[in-house]
Parts: sequence; structure tokens; C-alpha cells
Amino acid sequence: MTYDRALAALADPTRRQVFERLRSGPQPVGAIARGMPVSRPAVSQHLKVLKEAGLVSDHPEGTRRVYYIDPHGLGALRGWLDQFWDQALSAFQAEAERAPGSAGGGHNMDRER
Amino acid sequence: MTYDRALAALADPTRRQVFERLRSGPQPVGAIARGMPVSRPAVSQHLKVLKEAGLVSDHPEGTRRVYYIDPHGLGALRGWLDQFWDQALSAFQAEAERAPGSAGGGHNMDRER
DNA sequence: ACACTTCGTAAGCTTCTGCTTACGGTAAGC
DNA sequence: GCTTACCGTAAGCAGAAGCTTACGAAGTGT
Repeated sequence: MTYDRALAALADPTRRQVFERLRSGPQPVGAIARGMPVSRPAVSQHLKVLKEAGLVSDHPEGTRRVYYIDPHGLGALRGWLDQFWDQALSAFQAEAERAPGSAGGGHNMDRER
Repeated sequence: MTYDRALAALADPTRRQVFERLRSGPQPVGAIARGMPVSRPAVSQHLKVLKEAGLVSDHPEGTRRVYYIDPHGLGALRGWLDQFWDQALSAFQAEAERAPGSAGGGHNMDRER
């Protein structure tokens, strides 16, 4: 779905810091920006990207805007990741048996060509 | 620990395409680059980043280098994600009860001017 | 009505990033 | 030994991304 947006959004360290700050609960923009190494408008821009990725949502509260983590984007990312996980494990196991030492811990020292 | 590298690596679309190509099994660089919209050196550079992120590994096979998916980096990313998942769900539930309509059901009825 | 707070957005600039071409190094085949 | 195939790396460049300052809009309180 939109797992690609979520990945791109969480790639930036500053933006990830914004996102992780919301783990302690919903917060308005000013509170998020306080104590961060960038300006408040920068935080707003990051929040916009996070919102477009479905990672956060917001609702107005007076003159402020309270942001909070939205599981929707996280779920998409998780789904994509799980799609890899099982397949990656088995493929890695196969590789481990084929070339021990570099991969997992297989004990078949069959060399190929 | 190294989930940040994995995130940054998988953020780029082309690099993600390289990574997803390895899902069909281990492949040498040339085979990966064949049919891709970028040159072979570009693929090599992407593989380097993916390797540093712990997402892929490789072993030489004659004059070629066979790359395959390494669950190590994927696992780190998964761990970080799961750390959020539960907390995000409960927090989202709390938000849903607090302002029904925006969070609880399905869509974001964001008030946009 | 006026002042103050909170926030989003536009413009501009600097820095980072991904791609290409060119080159060197290593292993296999004749 | 010589040539060919495969791959990684360096240099250089065009495009993108993030940050700052400046401004405008919306809401609250006096």
C-alpha cells in the first residue's frame, strides 16, 4: 500500500526523532519542537511528511494541533516487512548450509565450483 | 542498534528494488543489474549500502559475487518496529475514545479549512 | 476591537544523494 | 602468457531533501 512512504519518512533521523517523541503520548507542535535541534517550522514540515505517510494523525485543539501516532502507516510497514521475514530466514538457512562460516552455522562444507 | 541504517537503506526506491530482487534467491551482481533502469555500478553501490546495513551478505563465487538477503538487518528493523506497535495501538485507542470519528473508525476526517 | 499565541506555508540556500563514465584488479578460458 | 568476463571504486555532476527566516491565517483572552 503505502509502505514506501513510511520507509522514506522514517529514514530521516530528525523526522524519526519527531516520531519517537510521540511515543510518550499526543503532543502539540510546540511541545514537540521544544528541546529539538531544529526550528519549529522544520518540525511542522516533518509532521506533514509523517502524516502523508500515515504514520501520524492530528486533531485541532483550540489554537494548537495535537499530533499522535497512527498505527495505520506502521501496520503497512509491518506487513511488508513480515512478507520478507519468513522467506529471508529460509533462504538464509539454505545459504548457510551451502557456504558455512559466512552465513548462519551450517555444517555442510560442500563447495560449489 | 542498526535499525537506522536499514531504514535509510530501504528508503530509496531503486535500492529497494535491488533488495526485492534477491527475494527470488541469491544472485550475482550482473544478474541483478540486468533489466534494471540503472547501470551496473549503480547496483554495486546500492549493494554496498545494503550490506553495511546488514540487509544483505555476499560470498565470492569465481569471478562473480553472489548476494543474498541477510535476516540480520531485517530482524533489527522488525524489533524496532514491534517496539512501537503495541504502544501505538493502545495510544490510538485512547485517542479514539477521546475524539470519536477522527481516530476510531476508518478514515481521517481531518478538518481542512 | 485589539493583542497574543500557535501553527502552516513560501522562498531561498546549502548539503547530501544517486547516477554515469572511466579505470584498476581478480579469476577463468584459450 | 594473453585475452575476456565480472566486479568494485573514484571523480564528477544534476537533482532532491532538509533547514532557516519571513509571512499569513486561525483561535483565544482581555
